[in-house]
Amino acid sequence: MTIYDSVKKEKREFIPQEEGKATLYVCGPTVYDDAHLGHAKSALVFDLLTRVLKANGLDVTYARNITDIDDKIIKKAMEQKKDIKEITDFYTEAFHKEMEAIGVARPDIEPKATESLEAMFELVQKLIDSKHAYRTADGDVYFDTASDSEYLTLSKRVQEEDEKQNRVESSSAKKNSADFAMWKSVKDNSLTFDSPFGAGRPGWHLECSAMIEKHLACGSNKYAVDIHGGGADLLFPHHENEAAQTRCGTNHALANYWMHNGFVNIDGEKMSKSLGNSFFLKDALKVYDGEVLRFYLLSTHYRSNFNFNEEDLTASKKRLDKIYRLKKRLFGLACGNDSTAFKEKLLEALSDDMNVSTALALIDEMISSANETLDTAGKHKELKRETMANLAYIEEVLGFGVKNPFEYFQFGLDEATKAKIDALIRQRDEAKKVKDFASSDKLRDEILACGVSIMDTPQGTFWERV
RNA sequence: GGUGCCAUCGCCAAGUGGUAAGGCCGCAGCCUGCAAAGCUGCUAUCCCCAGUUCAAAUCUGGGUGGCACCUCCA
Repeated sequence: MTIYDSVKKEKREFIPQEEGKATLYVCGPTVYDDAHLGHAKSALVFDLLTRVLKANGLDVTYARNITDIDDKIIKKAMEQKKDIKEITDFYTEAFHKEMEAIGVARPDIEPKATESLEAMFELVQKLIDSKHAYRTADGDVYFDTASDSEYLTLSKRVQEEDEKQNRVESSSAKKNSADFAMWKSVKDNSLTFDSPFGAGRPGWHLECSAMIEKHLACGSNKYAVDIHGGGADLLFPHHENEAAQTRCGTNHALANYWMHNGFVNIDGEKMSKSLGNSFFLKDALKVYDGEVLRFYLLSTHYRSNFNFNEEDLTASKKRLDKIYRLKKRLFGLACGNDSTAFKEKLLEALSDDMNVSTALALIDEMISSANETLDTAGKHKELKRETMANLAYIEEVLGFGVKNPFEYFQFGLDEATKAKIDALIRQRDEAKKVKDFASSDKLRDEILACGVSIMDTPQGTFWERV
């Protein structure tokens, strides 16, 4: 399998540190607001990655954190006069629910900042002891970027020469302007945690390094994890700083491979809280089946920027529909487990830095070919078995087509409407039997008005939500 | 201003040296009572200029046009 390493800026063959195993850490959400399409994209990308790694026979340990200590959470809690935990629990649960709706499996480990404070203290202490961090008179602890000769090698940034003269001397006692806080002392009455460095809150980057150390790192390895991932914006400063903390505070580097997914834009504009154009997952899920969203968000290569628009989403839905129609055609047949050339090629495409486009092309070709054979030789047993095996593999590796095909096509319709449609279809069938086509066509118009399309087949009349 | 990424059919999107995958849309046909679904066929020389090469969408240089990061952000 090859992975594009966004630090080395090249595709590299993936070789895990421990044979047969792979460790993966991804920066998860800060739980103070609803997840938007960008969060979905990132979760989806790394969900796919774990599936592909597993399909390649690797024993994967996947960790994705929940940041539940953060200024934005505190701000929201104060505004709404709620307890911090009430806020974080609410959004954590919402996040889990929405991720499930788009077929994202729960990571093996989901550490929370509030449950990882000891690990953070430990790392800070080590860095202070080794002179890579220093305490200020205010009680803050900063990472000393000048003490790390490899600082900025991750994001390949150049230290700005004129920064010092341009910057107004701030009140903080930082040695270098690039130094970042690991522990912030807090004097007011807001949320604080007791620590060996006084009451306060951890800096943003600290938790990831600490959690990785606590849950995934193995002392003798050269890297704490095989792969570290996150959104493209995290490379700097977040990942740069995480890497510095781990490098200087432990005897290993943070990650061997770095993966960063591209952004989701809306109508060509970056989606962000400050622009107020966030598209929340929960709202999208009201209108579209979660799997349609999954398919759409995954249909473009993970590193490219993704421009969300409803037209393309519709095109994705039509493509997913084809998988489900084939499933419908073969409904009820035993699920084969044959090894096929198709499965091999599919995995090969996905193992090439997750080339989903090529994988989808293979799927479309497989579907066409299966339908063609089914059209001409309906009793072809072997083909049916093989096709079932292929469809099962698509479910496993890509998470497409996992639902009951009939239910899939009923998305968003209430029971009353479904009953009405069924009744109309029965009436139409009666009219068709006596060749009263004027009536049957009129009934069809009524059915279409319910927002569905119908299709007559040898097995009866089926309908689908348009 | 600094750093980096990208530019392929109307739209989405693979392909990174050997002669342009796939999907949507459109057109024609088969099937159908008519449809729908399914199937078949048709539709691009890869932003511009120059260079390297037997050979370039793919490499190099220049240009133009997008975008991202440098501050919280997936």
